[in-house]
Amino acid sequence: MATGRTHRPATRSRGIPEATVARLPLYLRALTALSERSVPTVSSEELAAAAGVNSAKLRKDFSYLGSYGTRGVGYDVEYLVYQISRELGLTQDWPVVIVGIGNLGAALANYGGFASRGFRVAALIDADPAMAGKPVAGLPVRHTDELESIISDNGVSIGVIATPAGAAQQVCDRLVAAGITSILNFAPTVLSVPDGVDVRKVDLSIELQILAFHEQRKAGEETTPATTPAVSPAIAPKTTPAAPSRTAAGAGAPAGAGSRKGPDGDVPAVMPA
Amino acid sequence: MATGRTHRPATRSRGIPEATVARLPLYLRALTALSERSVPTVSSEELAAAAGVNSAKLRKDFSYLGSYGTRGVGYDVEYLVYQISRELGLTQDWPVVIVGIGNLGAALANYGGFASRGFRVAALIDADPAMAGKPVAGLPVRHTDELESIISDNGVSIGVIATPAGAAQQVCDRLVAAGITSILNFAPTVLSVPDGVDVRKVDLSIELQILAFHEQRKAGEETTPATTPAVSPAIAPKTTPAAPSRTAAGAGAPAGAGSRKGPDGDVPAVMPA
DNA sequence: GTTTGTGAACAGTTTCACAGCT
DNA sequence: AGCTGTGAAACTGTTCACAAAC
Repeated sequence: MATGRTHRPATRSRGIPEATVARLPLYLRALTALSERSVPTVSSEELAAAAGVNSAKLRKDFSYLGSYGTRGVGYDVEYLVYQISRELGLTQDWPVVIVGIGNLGAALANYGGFASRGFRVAALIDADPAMAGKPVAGLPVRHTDELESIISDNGVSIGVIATPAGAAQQVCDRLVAAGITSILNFAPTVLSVPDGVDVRKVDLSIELQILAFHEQRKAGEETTPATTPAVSPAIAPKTTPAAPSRTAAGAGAPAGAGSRKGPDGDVPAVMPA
Repeated sequence: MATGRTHRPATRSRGIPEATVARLPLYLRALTALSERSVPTVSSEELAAAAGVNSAKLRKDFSYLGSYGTRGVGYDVEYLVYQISRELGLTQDWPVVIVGIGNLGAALANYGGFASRGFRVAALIDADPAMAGKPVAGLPVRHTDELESIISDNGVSIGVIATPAGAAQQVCDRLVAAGITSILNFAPTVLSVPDGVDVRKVDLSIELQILAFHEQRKAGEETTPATTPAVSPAIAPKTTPAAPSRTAAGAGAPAGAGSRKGPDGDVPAVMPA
């Protein structure tokens, strides 16, 4: 790993917080909708409601971009749309390649939101020779062999990975070697990339698991505040796994050390018993 | 409306930070892979590398769950898999409905990661009568009319919205009315839901826009630190900022008066340097 | 020796509340 | 009057570094 600049490039000057950057697209979408309805101006309150955030946060976010509002009036919609678009780099066109044209890749290729704002699908790439040439979303699928040439010929810097997990890192390496510096990863894997390459991931099962966590908690608290009667004991851990001798020790030592053990003594198996 | 209690319901029990919850699925995935290779124990260092985080963070995350490691040794893989699964609520089965069986919905239905861990697709629902009965991923598509009965009959509490943006809020309202309390939204819209309902969103174009932002910045800094016009580092809104009098949308936008960036009128066109 | 678990320092983010402009 | 822009406070999340446990 290049030890050089570890963290953010020291672009002190226009340091827009990451959290703010992540919300700009949201504001932009809300503003675009207003623009289409020919609404001339919005207050932070209205726009915040449309974007689903609170107005103080929105104002602070905008304050990082500059002073684009008018006190007593609000923000000029068209002007803000332009400023945010520019800030996000959407005033230029970004060619994008999608690698892995299975169900998901095809769905992404057909997704309208792609072309609409600043992005253009430059090519669809798949490793299956049988797919080569087949049209998907109006574009012929290209074979992986052409990956490098497609990227350099079109000056592509953003790649979308929609391959199975097993192929993702390999594809990623090739994309990076070919010059890609931003990757959107739909495969359920952790990608490792060199410094200077950005990766964002979209992961269905992670999202579901987060929802399940909160869902479980809801179910647990609405009835009994006590320990959840919990589920099928069928899944309990097998016979004392290779658990390092966690045996006797515990039971006898009452909170003496002050370190908290697991959850309020519910632990199945492996527990001192 | 319904502005009752805004903030979190006082989560009486143990408060696992949201950021930690979001990483648990990542750890779980890495641990599952180790488990399949019959690795008995891992150190925080190794596991952190596999999950793509730093080891201090991982240890702190685990410390919220309890003291499940052994100093000098590491963590027992099987045991941790079980503990995290339980914490996430994956020791029970969550039936899920997918609404909107277009390209994306079908891709999600076919996604293997769904069934694998704690989730089961209970039904696929679409508003198009022509779709009704057609099998997708081995399940017959049901018509929207049946939405309420499907949910209550199967005790579904998690719903996935993969409809066009225009239909999303309406579908959301019906899901919530039918008893759904967790929603994963793939439609590019802000959903409003009553208190107590969790929404997570997955949005392709937002992710791409965030990548574009960083990409643009990279392009700007790699050669000259001042590629961009006369970018004033800090906010220097000397001249009148966004002009209020901007009645006519479109061409007649003289105002602007570069508060900081320069030329431009405004207009949603592609015209940067 | 190794590695966990955690207080304490630090960094980033959100919210508050109000001064200042229109 | 209304609304933005922003310091300061409050909160959340991350990293450090080391004592305690094996």
